[in-house]
Amino acid sequence: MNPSKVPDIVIGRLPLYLRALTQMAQDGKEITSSQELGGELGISSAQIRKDLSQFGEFGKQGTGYNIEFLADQLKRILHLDQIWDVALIGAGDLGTAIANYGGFIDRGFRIRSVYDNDPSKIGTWAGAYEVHSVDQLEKDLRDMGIKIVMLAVPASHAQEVTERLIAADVKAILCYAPISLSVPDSVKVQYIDPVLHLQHMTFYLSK
Amino acid sequence: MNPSKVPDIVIGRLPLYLRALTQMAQDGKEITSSQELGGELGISSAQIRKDLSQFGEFGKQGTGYNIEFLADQLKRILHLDQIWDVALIGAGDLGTAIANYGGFIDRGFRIRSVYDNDPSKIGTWAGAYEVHSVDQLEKDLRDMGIKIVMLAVPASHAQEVTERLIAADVKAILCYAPISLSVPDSVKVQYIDPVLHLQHMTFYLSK
DNA sequence: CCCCTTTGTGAAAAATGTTTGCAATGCCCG
DNA sequence: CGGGCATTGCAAACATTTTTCACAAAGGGG
Repeated sequence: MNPSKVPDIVIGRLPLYLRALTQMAQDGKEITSSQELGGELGISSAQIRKDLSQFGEFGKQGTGYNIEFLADQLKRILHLDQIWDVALIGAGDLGTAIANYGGFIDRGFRIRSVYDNDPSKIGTWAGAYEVHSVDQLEKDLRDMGIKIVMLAVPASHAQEVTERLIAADVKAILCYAPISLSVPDSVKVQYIDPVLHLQHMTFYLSK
Repeated sequence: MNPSKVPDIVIGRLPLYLRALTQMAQDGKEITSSQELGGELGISSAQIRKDLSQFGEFGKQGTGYNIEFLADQLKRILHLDQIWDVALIGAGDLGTAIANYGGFIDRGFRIRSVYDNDPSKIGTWAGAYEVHSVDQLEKDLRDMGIKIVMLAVPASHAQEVTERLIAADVKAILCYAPISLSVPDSVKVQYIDPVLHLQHMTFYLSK
């Protein structure tokens, strides 16, 4: 199926399905159904079937889906049949927490290198990673062929770093700073801003 | 305007507008237009006007929007015309990073109390907060009237803690664990899972 | 072979987003 | 003071996306 024809929102649900399937596999299950999977995630079974049908036929009528097989297919679709090297920019509290997070490698990502612009941090360690200067950032990233970056720098520096990332041919940025980055269409950006989520929920609260 | 009539997706954009407006205000600007705001965020001016029109009339024809006024109105709509007390459950690497994050208070949230179930952590400090035992969690949260919790515990414990939060009358949970929580409709949940975002982007990458 | 389950899918329905047009309004400048 | 210009708020029409529905086809168990 032509990737450009599949709605982005569908793509966004695939990792969710993969996460649930992985959990099921760890629990020792071998087979599931769209209904069970949907129940787990709060999504209708029809929508799951529809989403999957965009990419092929993965189930057996009357039986359901083989969990391992479907997970493998989703990994292939999402290009997770490989480990992606990722760079982390920013070794403050947040960057250090990210560096210490052990949940990346099992799900397809490996932190390859950590950077900061604070001279006093260069050479220190953020978890298992030595902190490097950003002086050679573009060259470093190019040499390592890194296409994905986690950006954990203050909002005031995020756009300027982003421009260097674009120059380094980075194609995907996960931005933790609470701002909107300006990038060309060829670069994908996703944002993580916990406050946005909190503010979304307070709308429904009263006090 | 009846809250139940406004699409949730619209509500989700309001914090984004508020964030951009706050940034503009900090830059010393006083006036903006739907066009400028949309350019900043990658959203059409018509959509911004339409979203805002769900709640009232906030702009001046020919002029645009007074940034401070519109920001105040958005805060009111989102119930951010007050500071919300929040509890943080989990004082591991992630919890500690959250505790050290200074970006909450300016945007309407104050961490009131931090909890962990590890006896060796009780009494230690996570940033400026003393770590408390979860023994009295329900009573503590009720006594403090806490309705919002940030959940930074391992996935394996998240559901069981969630059930205690529900019992404590918590109404909003920001879950950092990579699982889907099961909660009644009266409880709002939002998720933060960085890997989900990374996996979403790898779909568009090739290697 | 019959019954039960579940998939895959076309069609319908609902939700969301975009475009267009325009009256009303307010500012700026001559 | 008045005309020109910009922008909002709004409605209507339209387009697109997303979700839901319904059911034929297929698999498996007894």
